[in-house]
Parts: sequence; C-alpha cells; structure tokens
Amino acid sequence: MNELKERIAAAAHELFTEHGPEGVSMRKIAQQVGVTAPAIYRHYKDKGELLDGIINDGLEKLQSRLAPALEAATPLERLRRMGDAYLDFAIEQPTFFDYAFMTPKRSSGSISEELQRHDRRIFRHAIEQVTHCIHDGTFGPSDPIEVAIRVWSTVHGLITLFRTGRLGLGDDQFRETYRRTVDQMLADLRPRND
Amino acid sequence: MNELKERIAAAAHELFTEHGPEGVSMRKIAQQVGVTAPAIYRHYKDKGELLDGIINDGLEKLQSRLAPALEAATPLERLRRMGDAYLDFAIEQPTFFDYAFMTPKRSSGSISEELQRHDRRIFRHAIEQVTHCIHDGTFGPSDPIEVAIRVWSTVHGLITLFRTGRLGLGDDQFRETYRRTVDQMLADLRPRND
DNA sequence: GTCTATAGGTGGATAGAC
DNA sequence: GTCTATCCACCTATAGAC
Repeated sequence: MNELKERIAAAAHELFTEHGPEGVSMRKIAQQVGVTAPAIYRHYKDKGELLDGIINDGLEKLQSRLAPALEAATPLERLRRMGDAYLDFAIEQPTFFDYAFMTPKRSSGSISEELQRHDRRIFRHAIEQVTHCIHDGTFGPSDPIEVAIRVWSTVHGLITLFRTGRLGLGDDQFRETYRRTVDQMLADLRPRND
Repeated sequence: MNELKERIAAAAHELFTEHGPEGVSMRKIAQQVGVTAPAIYRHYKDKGELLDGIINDGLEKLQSRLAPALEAATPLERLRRMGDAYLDFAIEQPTFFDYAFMTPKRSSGSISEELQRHDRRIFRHAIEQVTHCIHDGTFGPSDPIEVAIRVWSTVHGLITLFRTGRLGLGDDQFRETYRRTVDQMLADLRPRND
C-alpha cells in the first residue's frame, strides 16, 4: 500500500551506506525519491526516526549472522564462527560497522542503548564459550574474562586496522590474513607443557 | 610578536580536543579569541591550514612518545614500550587518537599522507623488534609480519574497544586490563615444547 | 498527500570601509 | 589588521495552499 514510505527508507539506507551518516539529509532523500523534502514528514516524524530504522536493520543483520555461529558443535568452533560472523558483517555492511563500532563514545551518551545491549550480549556469549574451552581442556587454565577480552580485541583490532586502511589489503587478502592470525591466536591458547 | 596567531591556533586546538573535528569552525574560533571570523584569514589561508597545524602537533606528540621506546634494552622491552606509548597517547590525546586512528578511510582518500607515513614507520619498527625476538629465542619460530600484525591488532583492538566505551572501564581500570592482557599475549608467543 | 514558501540555524569565505 | 556586510551553500522543520 504505502510504497512511498518504503522508497524513502530505501533511499535513506542507500545514502547512509554510500556516504555515511553525514550524507543522509531530508533534501537528498527527497530528491532521490522524486518528491520535495517536506513530503517525507507525512511518513516519518523526523530524521531521527529514519536513522533509528537504519540502526535496527543493521542490528538485525548482525544478529542473523551471529545466531548460527552458536549452533556449532564445539565451543572452540562457536568462538571461531562468532569471529567469522563479525568479519562478514564488517565486510558486507562496512558503513554500518564503522558507525556502530568505531565511533567514540563522546561525553554526551551518543551510543544507542539498543547497540549497547547487543554488544554486551555478544561479549557474554564469548565469555561463555571461552569458559567451556577452558573447562574441556581446549585452552589452558586462565581467567575466562581475560581470555575473552584478548580474543575479542584481536578480532576487533584486525578488522578496525583493515577498515581504516592501515593494513593496505583488499577484502580477499584481508580474509586470508584474518583467518591465519585468528587461528594462530586460538592455537596459542592451548595448554602449555612448561 | 604575533600572539594573536598563536591564540587562534590554541582556540582551534581546544575546540578540536573538546568537540572533535566537527566542533571546529571559524566563527567559534573567532568568538573564543574575541575577534570576528574574517580576522582569522589575515593569519591563516583557510580552515585547512588550521587543521593541518592540529594534525602536525598531534603527530609530533605521538612521535615524542614512541622515540624513547626504541631505546630500551631488549627487543621484547622495546615492543612492550611501543605499546605503552600508543596507549599513553590514546589516553592523553583521545580526540586526536579517534580522528587519526579510528576514522574509516572512505572512498575519497581522506587519510592524510603524513599520517600514513607515520603509521607505516610504526609498523616497520614493530616488525623489526618481532624479528629480533624470534631470532634470539624470546618468541617461537613464526612469520615476523604475522606476529607483528597480531601484536598490533591486540593493542589496537584493546584501545579502540576502550575508546568506544565497550569495555565499560575507566582510565585506570583499563590500564590494568591492558597491562595484563598484553603481557599474557607476549608470554604466549614464547617457544612451545610440544 | 504533496506542494510552495519560509523560518531559523549551521558553516566557509570575500569585498570594501575604517 | 580588524571591522561590517554579504554571498553562498547546506541543513531541519513547519504553515498553509492546493
């Protein structure tokens, strides 16, 4: 019925994806849809409502990538797949990744609460899998939280170095580097003999 | 002689530090200095010249932190101190760190060449120290570049997770977590018996 | 439901008086 | 060297005609 509303959302999404949050303006959306700016206000209360929609879509996509990771057989495999999901998301939705996970918190609480909830849940899952890995002897005895932070930092660090262009690699080259680096890190968490 | 020019630079610096790059405008600088906006153009060609000054100052500060790290006795200690310097810089110049190291590269080459040069030099030093660590038996046999990427990712990942508020820690708490995590990672790079 | 017109705000930068 | 006045571009959002 209300196809204009959807076309507005799609245009907003496209502007966000291609030019970042600063690239989204009511005028540009309107121009892309083929109406004037005030017409948008018949369908959306204000700009914030449009941006909220974009954020929700992004979080849903991330969620849909992460969920299957937790179905894997072993805790180590679940951990690995979570990292893969995080990587896939960063490569498929780069602008959203940058905006959601690379934007400083700034004094005024700019980070959305929705996002924060998702974030804590991911971390909680990671700690859980690490705990299992320690108990079943896949990893050596350590503090699960500390190990989870280490795993998360490495994965997140790799991806942000890549996203800021500091590794000088293309998508495919980076995927290989990511794979090798994460596997080696996980291997080094095995119990030691000395 | 030209103290107004310095006061303009100082005001620009302060606005940048407190409100980020978006918070710097000719009008606000002028207001803070106590003149009108056009007066600034007698001292600076345009806004870009002002921002360049801020970037140069920041890179100089980072450089002054990193240089002493390379004077340490062992390659492992040099590596550790480089990480510490990076952390100190992120905590002391948070806005600059965010802008320089957490901003996505975007299609149009927005990352300054100066910055890129510094970056590559840091990475080159890291690879060098890692190579020494492998040769003198501090680390097990591995590809130096890969290990350097791992070390750098962990350090960078920890700091960016902290800077985006996702670890939920204050400066001092984070310093402890950082210390423990990095030390443990370096320890796990020792040669293995199995 | 969309339009025009407009209010009221941000910003960078220049011309010409003083 | 600084001022006022101004131009231009951009933005969000509303009022009221159609």
